[in-house]
Amino acid sequence: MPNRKGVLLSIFYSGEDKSAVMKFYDPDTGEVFLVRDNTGHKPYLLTDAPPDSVDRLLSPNLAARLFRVSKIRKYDVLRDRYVDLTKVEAKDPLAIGGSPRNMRDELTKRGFTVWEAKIKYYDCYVYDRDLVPGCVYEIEEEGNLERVTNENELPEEFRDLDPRIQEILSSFIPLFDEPSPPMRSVAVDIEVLSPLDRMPDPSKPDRPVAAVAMVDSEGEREVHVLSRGGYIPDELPNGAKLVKYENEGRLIRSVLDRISEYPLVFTYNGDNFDFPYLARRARELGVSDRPIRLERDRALLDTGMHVDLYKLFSNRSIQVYVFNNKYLGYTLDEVAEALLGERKIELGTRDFYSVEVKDLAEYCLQDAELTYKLGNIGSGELIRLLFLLSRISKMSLEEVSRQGVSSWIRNMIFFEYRRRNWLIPEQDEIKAIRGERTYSQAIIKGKKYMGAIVLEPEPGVHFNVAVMDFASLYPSIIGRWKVSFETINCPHESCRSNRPVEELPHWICKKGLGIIPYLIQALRDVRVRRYKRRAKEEKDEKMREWFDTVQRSLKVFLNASYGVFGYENFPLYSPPAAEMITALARKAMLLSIKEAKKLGLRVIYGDTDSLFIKGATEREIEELERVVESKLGIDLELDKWYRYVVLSKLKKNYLGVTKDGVIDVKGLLGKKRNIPRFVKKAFEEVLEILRNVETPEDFEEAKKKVAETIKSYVKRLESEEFELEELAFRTMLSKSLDSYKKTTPQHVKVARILENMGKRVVPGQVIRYVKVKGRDGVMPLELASKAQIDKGKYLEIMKTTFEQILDSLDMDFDSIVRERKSTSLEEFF
DNA sequence: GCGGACTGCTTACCT
DNA sequence: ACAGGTAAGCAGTCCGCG
Repeated sequence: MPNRKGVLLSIFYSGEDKSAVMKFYDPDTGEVFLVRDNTGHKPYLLTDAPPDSVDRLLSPNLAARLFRVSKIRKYDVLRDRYVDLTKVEAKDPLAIGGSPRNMRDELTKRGFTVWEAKIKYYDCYVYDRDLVPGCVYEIEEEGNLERVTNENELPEEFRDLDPRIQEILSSFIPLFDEPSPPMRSVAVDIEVLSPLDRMPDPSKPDRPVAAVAMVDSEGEREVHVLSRGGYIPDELPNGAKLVKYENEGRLIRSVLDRISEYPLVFTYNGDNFDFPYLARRARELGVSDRPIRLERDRALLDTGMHVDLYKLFSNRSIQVYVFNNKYLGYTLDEVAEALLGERKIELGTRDFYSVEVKDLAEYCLQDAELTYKLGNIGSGELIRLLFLLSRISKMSLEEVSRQGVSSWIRNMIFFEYRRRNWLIPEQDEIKAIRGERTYSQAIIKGKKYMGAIVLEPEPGVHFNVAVMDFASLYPSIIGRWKVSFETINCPHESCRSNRPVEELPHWICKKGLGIIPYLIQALRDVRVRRYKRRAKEEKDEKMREWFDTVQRSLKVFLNASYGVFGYENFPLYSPPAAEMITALARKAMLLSIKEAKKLGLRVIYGDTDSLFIKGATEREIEELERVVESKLGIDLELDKWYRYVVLSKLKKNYLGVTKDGVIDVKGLLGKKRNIPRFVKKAFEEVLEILRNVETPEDFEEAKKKVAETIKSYVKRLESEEFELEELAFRTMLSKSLDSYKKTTPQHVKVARILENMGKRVVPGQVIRYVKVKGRDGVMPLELASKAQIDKGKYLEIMKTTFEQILDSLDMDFDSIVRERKSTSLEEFF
């Protein structure tokens, strides 16, 4: 058999084989195949217990699971020296740290230090074999692997950089240049026959699976249904195929066979519902559950890759940086409405017994279709993104789609440590050796250290405003001052004087310790100098999209690179490093303000890394750029030029119109997604008027129009010319109902009413409610009528919303409304 | 018993 | 479960009030 080519999708430990197994996808044949480890790699931990004592130190059961004990030399960055340690290999991964009694705990209890024992075995395997998930490999018959890459030397443009950065870039650029392979995909959704009063429980699958819908990338749509007597057509009205079964076991088996044909399978909550239900139900009915592999909180497929979109869309980094915060809740309905503009059509009841088979099939298909569309959104952008996150983090696609950004960063760093034979430090050790105390006082109660500076805005309308900012300020600081857990409070006496922030006692290593500052700098350089450019200039559309995804995925890592140091559960947690980074940012900000003032420039606002400068010339801006660069060594650059900006007295609240008429709205109430659409629409009309203002003189006319608009909406409110839906507040329920213990916010009150009505209420769901007259003041949207609406309350809401901009325009909501009243009175008489 | 000043909780936003 | 800072609206508490 010739060598096989395959894209590495994931790695897992197989209990049957007692070894690591790699899952590959062959882009030529579309097949997924498994390759067993052929190197004899074993799970292990490192310890300072002497090699010859290990088997005596362990209980007999564990000693029997030892595979090998050997000596190993590692570089210890916390102490900046080489250390000789004992490598303890086990026959199975659970012996290391997963079993109730395990080697990690027993050695620790005997007073020894243990390293690298909390790393999952499949991650450990990836590091040691230098594998990059998401990349193409050639697999020899004997199971040897070779990465297929058009390995070029480092492009010219990076030859001027620090050699350490060049080294990192040489390994990263091939991962970014090569696009991800096309993949056939399918979306799956199931419905379970359950009565009205009970949600089906996947841990007790006692109700039959009534329908399974599948929608695939070839345009196939089919619903597999269980007959319950009565006529079932062969097709749904929309053309989807109906496959009928008399026997549920056969239905499930044939569905699982169909699923096995796809390398990529999307579900919405398939980890915790669809697949556990199918698998357990299959077993209960005495049929095989292959290819489903159930784990504690995920469901994998041996024959392909399962992406649970619920987990992916609940990921804050994905929500914020990939989808620009467009959706509020995490239910399929909410996400689909926000991203696709499509809402689910609900059945009249959740009592599926009373629903006709064909209607249930249609309902099920609808979910599968939405899931399919979400999985393939933006001509496959999500899939491209997963491949890139996987290649950057060295995490398998299945992991990357289920974990947060701190795990991605952790894995990226651990991989680099192993590659260089550096010891991965334990969190306790970092705290003990480099300190965990912080010395700055947070402004927000309960926070650990001080963050960014936000300048007091100068309220009013300002014409000709330049916005300057430090591009990726925190990553730049990490790179420029080399701040990381590795360099902060290093063991060298001679570095103690290197204290770039006088107010903090921490010092930074001068001897070039560490990897992370170089890694972050490398990712930043390559994003700015290569992929941002290519995302614009590349001729081929497909490649341009690819480079844009590269650029965006790098941004996700960069944006979180500082935050993880301040995150308690991050294994490389370092509050001193985090505090040093924000302190340097404040310093950079203050110095820039000082320099701007020296040049006679007027700073009217600024937040964290930006300065709003009024009435400057291009020459002055360039001068400021030059001065700041020379004094700080980081770049302050012109971001955009506003024709005018409306500032209120509130921080993080403003409105700006750029020279080419693009309007930016930040923080204003009218922009928040939870306010009623009615108010939002009024606000947007006002924005449209303001967008067309070019000169101070235009404002007179614009103000009149603004007043008219507001008046018309107030009138509509009073005469009840609105749909109830337009008055609904939409607030996300962020946790389960019973965990609201201290207070009962209004949306929780409404959610409890809904639950008592037998409706399903889950975290991540958006609760829609209106404000009504009477004791409780709120009511679920679907229960209220126009007569109950508290119009006074809505007028109040319009007032606070508009006053945020009216104040700065020297206008007053109350007088606009009064004006309206008097005219209507005149009309009346 | 009731309202005003206050604090704390929750959500949504900005960087 | 990346961080801290800002704002709004409401729930709950305390205090004064013959």
